[in-house]
Amino acid sequence: MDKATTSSIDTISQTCIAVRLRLLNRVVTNFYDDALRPLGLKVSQMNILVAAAKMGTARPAEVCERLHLDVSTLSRNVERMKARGWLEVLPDDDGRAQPFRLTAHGRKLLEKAAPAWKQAQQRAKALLGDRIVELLGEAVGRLKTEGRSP
Amino acid sequence: MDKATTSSIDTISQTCIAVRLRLLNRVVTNFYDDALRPLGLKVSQMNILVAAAKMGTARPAEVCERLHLDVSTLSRNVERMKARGWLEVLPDDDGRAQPFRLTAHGRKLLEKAAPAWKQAQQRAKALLGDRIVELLGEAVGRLKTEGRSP
DNA sequence: AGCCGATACTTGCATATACAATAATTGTGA
DNA sequence: TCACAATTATTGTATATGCAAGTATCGGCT
Repeated sequence: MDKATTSSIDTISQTCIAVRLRLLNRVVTNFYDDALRPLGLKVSQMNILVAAAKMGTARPAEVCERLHLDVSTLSRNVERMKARGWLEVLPDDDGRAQPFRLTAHGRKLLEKAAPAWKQAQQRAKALLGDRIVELLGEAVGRLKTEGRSP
Repeated sequence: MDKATTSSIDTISQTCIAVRLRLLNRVVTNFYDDALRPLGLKVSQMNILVAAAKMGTARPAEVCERLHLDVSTLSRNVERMKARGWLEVLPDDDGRAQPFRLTAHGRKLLEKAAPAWKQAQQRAKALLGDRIVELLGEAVGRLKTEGRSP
């Protein structure tokens, strides 16, 4: 048997960060989606609603920078949530811009979602542990100023 | 202003594990996908190829249990990779089963992918830090025996 | 004014992902 | 053996996600 070849696959299998992170992402995303399902809300959408709530007037490019989301991804997410009446587009002097904000309906939804969120958050914390949550926060913080030098 | 309402949104915004985990998952997935792009391979696919390589004969349900993937997701991923000649389905006595394995072509691809993987892995490690990678591994380990008590 | 590069989104396309429903097969108990 | 539950995978539908290409607008420069 080819020892070198086998070991490169073994190495990936045993140490790949993407495998671990993506696996846990699937599991944890399901925690939140399960909890939020009765509200007709997905965690991906809740994330955007929360960002909009915090920003007041949200500009797509700015939201994407915060969440490290592709603008095209956000564009379609916003589209769906506009259709549901959770977000509304605001007028703007700049004809290119499509700033949006949470509607009253959207805010109500977020408030109603808080208990479900809490439940999922507890499950996630129990699985991951407090320390890892802290460290994830630090990594996100590290990201904010990275790769934006040109 | 309604203090209690605002603070529930603030709490989510500042502490939500899903936000952090999903954000980092997007960023890290892009590290790997960028590195693997010249090979026409995505990290999601590489994960499955590696699992298949390790298992020899891979049964879909078993792969899904390992990776915490929905069977329908795997089904279509395998379909694409069969079409590319990276995987092949094996005959089986049980008419329901569709066990598959890596083809020689698939194995070659994995070997060629190793340097790209290593590069992405280093970027990921630099962003996340060694400790977090360890802890992610522990969380995955914890998962294996969880939530399977019928 | 008029051209042109930069900016801000949107659209086309492919893949990833999951839930619900379906299909095919197996095993089991009467 | 036959009916029925259980197992294993696929198909229908919806959302998420990103890259490339397209559209519209803005701002400067001549």
